[in-house]
Amino acid sequence: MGRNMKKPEKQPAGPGEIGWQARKSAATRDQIISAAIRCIVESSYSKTTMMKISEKAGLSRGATLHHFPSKMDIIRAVVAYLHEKRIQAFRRSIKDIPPDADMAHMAIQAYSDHVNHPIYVALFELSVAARTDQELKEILHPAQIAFDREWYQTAWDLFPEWQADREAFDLALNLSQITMEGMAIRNFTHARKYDRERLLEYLEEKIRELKPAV
Amino acid sequence: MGRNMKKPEKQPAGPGEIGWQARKSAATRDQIISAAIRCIVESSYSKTTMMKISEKAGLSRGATLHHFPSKMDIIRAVVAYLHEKRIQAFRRSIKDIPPDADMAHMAIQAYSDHVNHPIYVALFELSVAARTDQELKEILHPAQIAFDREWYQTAWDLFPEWQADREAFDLALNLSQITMEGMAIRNFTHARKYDRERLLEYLEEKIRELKPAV
DNA sequence: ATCTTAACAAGCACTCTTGCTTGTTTCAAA
DNA sequence: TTTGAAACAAGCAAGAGTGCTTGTTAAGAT
Repeated sequence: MGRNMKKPEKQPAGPGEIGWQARKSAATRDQIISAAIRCIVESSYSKTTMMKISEKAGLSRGATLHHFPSKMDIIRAVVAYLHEKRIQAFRRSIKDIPPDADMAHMAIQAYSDHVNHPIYVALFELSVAARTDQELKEILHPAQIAFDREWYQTAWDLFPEWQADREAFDLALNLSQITMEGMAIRNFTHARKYDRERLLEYLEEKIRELKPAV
Repeated sequence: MGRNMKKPEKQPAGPGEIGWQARKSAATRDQIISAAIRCIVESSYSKTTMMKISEKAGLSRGATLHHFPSKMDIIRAVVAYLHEKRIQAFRRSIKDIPPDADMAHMAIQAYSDHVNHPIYVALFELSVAARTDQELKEILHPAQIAFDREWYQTAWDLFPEWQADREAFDLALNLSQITMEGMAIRNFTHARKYDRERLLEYLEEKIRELKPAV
């Protein structure tokens, strides 16, 4: 996950240099990452500056720069953090589905919750910025690929009754993802209101229709 | 549309001050607007600077500043221009539909073309930036509302056979819009590929199913 | 022919952002 | 207790962006 050096979290460490005020350091790093995400959500990626991040984290710019030598290093950590949280949240919401539940409903509910969470807003901001920012794209791409793969594989494993028809499965998955992403994006970019519940309801119905007969 | 003063385009004008090198002026303004749009599409809204716009338009920064006192004035003109073009393109694509055509197919094709056009990319960039930019939001909002209204009304008039069931009409419209916007946005932000044709095909089928029986 | 006005060019001042460097405090290890 | 490394603070230089001001050219009006 995020911080990739230090942080042994056990005994005060041996002779070398591990395990000191690393606890505080790790906490500070988390504060910075969290502040950066809040900045991105509130002010957009491009308007996120080291000063604003530092302010939100309650630090000086110098301190922030001490932990992350450059702005891109913060972004790198942010992407890693968001990716981790995203996967966690996804797995949790999947695990919470009772075995006798309405699968289509639960899955859609889970993804719908997901795309309306700040984590998704931040990732969306980054995705859009990455369209014209090669460096950011190279940071973000792997995480996106990994999440998509995870999503696909987990859904495949979770809904064995769909395994009879991979085409239908792919279609249902794509339809759900794209519709819900489209809805989410409307929420925070567009003006026009629409009947969200009605659309979700309809989507559920269609997913059930696509489901292979057992 | 865009330029709202000058441009009589007829006789050299009377005594006052109208109708001079206004032709050249209007042309230059268009160049600037066009350059700004290219900038937004290629470099994103936030990285669009007056210098880059001027370079692309083949002018000095001073010249650009002469025509548009501030950057926001350019953006205002850009929004007006894009809105106009969008409406035009929309009306044209609607008008080109032969009366005996497969309506669902044509309408979806039209919107699909639309959301993959650079005009839409630019508007999307602006929409995303407007999420955290109050001033831009106030410029963009009216145009978005107007386009949505136009879209809704035109579709309503164009497909009288749907008028029997407004709920189905709304649902079909929302479903189409959101799905295709979601697809378009995937195209220029996301990594993962999906079967676009298959999804469009499916969407068409569903629209036909929603259509009230005549 | 002259005068006026707009089109365009170029330079300046101000601000913001980044990343580097220097200085101070804190805390664990010796 | 001393020492050294890390946490943090603060200042500085360089670059970029905006908008204003001054200066030059060209073309229409008189």
